[in-house]
Amino acid sequence: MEDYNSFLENNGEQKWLDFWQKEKVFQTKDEKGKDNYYVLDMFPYPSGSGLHVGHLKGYTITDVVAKKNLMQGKNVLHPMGWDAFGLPAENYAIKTGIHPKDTIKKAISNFKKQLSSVGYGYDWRKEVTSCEPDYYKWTQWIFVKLFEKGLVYKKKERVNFCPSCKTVLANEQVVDKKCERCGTEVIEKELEQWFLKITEYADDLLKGLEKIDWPEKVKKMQKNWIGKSKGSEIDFDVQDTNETISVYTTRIDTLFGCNYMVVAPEHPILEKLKSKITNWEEVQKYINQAQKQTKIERKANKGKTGVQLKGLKAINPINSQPVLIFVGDYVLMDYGTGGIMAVPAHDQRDFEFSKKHNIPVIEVIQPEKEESPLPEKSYEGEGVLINSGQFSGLTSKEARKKMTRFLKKKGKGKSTTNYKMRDWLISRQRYWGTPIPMVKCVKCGFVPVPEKDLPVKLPELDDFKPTSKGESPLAKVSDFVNTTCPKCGGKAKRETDTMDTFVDSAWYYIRYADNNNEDEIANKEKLKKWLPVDLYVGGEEHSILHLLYARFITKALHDMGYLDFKEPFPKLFCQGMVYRDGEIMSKSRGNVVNPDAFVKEYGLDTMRLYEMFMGPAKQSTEWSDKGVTGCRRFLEKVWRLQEKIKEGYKDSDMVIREMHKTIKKVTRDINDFQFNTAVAALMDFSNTLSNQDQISKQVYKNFIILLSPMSPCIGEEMYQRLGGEKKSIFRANKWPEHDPKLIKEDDITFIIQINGKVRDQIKVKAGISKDKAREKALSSKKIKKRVKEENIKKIIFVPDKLINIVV
RNA sequence: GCCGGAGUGGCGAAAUUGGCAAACGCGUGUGACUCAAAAUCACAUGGGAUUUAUCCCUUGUGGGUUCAAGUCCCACCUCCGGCACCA
Repeated sequence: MEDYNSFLENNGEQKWLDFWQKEKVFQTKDEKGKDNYYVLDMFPYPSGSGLHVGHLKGYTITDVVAKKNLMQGKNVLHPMGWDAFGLPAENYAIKTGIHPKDTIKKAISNFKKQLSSVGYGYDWRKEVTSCEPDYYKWTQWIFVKLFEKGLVYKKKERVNFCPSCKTVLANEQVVDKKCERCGTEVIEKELEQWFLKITEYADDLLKGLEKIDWPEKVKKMQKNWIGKSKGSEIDFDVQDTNETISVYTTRIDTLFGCNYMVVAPEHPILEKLKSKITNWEEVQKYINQAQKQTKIERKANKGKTGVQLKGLKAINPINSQPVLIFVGDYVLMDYGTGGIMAVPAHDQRDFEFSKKHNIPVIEVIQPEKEESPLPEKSYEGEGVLINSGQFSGLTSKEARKKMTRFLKKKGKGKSTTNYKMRDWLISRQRYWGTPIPMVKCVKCGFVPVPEKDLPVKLPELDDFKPTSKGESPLAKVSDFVNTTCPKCGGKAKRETDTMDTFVDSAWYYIRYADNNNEDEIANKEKLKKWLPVDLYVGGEEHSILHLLYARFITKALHDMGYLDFKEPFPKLFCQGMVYRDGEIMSKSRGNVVNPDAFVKEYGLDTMRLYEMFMGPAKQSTEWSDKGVTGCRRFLEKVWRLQEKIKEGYKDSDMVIREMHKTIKKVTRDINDFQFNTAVAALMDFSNTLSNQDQISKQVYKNFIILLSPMSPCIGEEMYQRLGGEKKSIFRANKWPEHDPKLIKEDDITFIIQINGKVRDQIKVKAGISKDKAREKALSSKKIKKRVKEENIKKIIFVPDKLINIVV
């Protein structure tokens, strides 16, 4: 008989890839009366370097899940597409003059070839490509809708700017003070930019996290990023002026201990009151110095610096005591109110600052349990108030309520909520992106391009460099720039910035439901059928950016009535990375395993099986070239097992029992993303089968069915050999179910412990009673040697498992 | 500093959620087949002691709860990821 090796050599796997394509096995059908299941990968950026086996882990997971669901008779939507706008192709274009469109086209075709060669069952009719006009038309449409809803605005701000990519970056795209994409140190620039009001959805985004089935870690990261805190805003009058300075604090209970305050260098009060500040020269010098630095540089100054505003004092509204005012660069203008109250006794930072400037430390909170670290260190915890007038004796918690109420009555305070999350800066001064569909008219201001005129097409260019002024290259195309106002028909100019590519990827999962629709983002019926996504799989690195933006856009579209769900991805699974030699696989490290070469040497079935077997899917694991051989040997063994098949053979009870156990475990493990143990269970069962002289067709068939989501080619080959069926194994609807009755064993190994240590094991009938077990245990030789009846204190009996004799 | 996650053989890892620690696979060793090698098959493989059909120890460290702890509790150490002048 032909062996597995010659099956591979004779293009056995390719035969089935062709067959599935020809028979449209993996095309999405929506047959009536079947459940719909939408399983989605995060769509990739088609890079020039192609895919490596690390990328394929996530894709293999979704494909296994998709195939299993298909075999269970569901309608499955399992699409793939391309996040095709963005900097790499554009930078490459600047270097080489090759149009990004061509670079991307080539990369896509390469990716497609690679993905297809691994046997993934995507329905390519559903493909979406974010740089195509029929796609970005809807990106622009969303922008216009958001604009109409008041969720888009343009404003001048100091923004993060990457000098190498020559574009601004969203806060989320600055990682470790560096550009997320190219690693260049980010600088700050004051520029007019488009923003999406994601902050309006801060609370919704936070609340939505409670209901979705996502890794705890990802939810926590989003929660931290949103950074909600509840506190109070307190107004401090400035003595002998009409001005007040507001501060935000979460610890209003420490207010009696506040004897100085600090404002940000950008705080407007400074300019307003400069005539009253007696040391203005010194203050101004400090401000200038601070403003020369970026936020990032300021953060680098670890010591808290500041200069007192001499001649000015504020009044603490709770006790009318004078409060010194400082300007300090560690106070941020864009968080809270741009001013803080300082309580040296109960904030370590304030404590250190007060030492430097000889400010007294007033203790107002006494710890309830521990000893106060004062005067060596501040006490930052909660406790009972002292030195706090009428509020003394209250706990921190009570005091916060009462003091806020007190100040509110006086008109000096209120409770507020603050978020760390900022609005999403989406304009980019680059070519290769979705044009922002806005027109600036001298008379009407910014006017959105009407829906009927969408898409605003990206003009063909051959010069991709931003202008010397740092504008988008589109600014150089007068045909594009000069237009008429959609409102008044007068002369107008187009916006030349393009959108952050994260806008493109914030909604693509919607489009798969109806990717060829020219009139709507997607047909309502189709949306209802498929969305939200049943399972979303991708890397943890998208925990904040992509996943937060996608949730935001979904919520906004929901509130405008276009979607009837609030969360796009009720279930998220994040696969771990694949390392090699202890490092992330990457071309620059030179440690990538190329899937093409791998498939050629071992076959795609082995490759997929190993991806699933190498370790827990959610955990990062090390790729081992040697570990692969185990999977290959296993498939060879599976191949050889067919020699043992005998039509009508009656398998032993043990084999039947093991089969049902395997069905149960494999089905459950795939549902739980424990693919590694699912494969182990199959290996185990194959070992059992190898030990049989003969096996029935049915047992082998079930085994093959369970294996085929992981290793589809050998699955289809064996299935066809067995049945002579015309239908593909994936469309035969034959996923087996286990029979719980047949899993139960009659004879079990029963453990006998003495004081919790295993001393003997005996074979007993299942369901043995406690008394019977005790009797058997005590009659064991090994136990007799160690235990005298009269010394027995207690007997613990765990049915069908063990008996523990305590002496 | 804060918030997560992890720590089990030579290696990747299992452990039905408190009940035989090391399933499955890799590697290694011995044997069978072979002129030989590869492949395959069989057996062994956490550490230590030994009178070798016997005993002791072992899940990062130290303590605790329990008849019983890799699993629960407390403290600590190490590694990885995220956030970080956020008031």
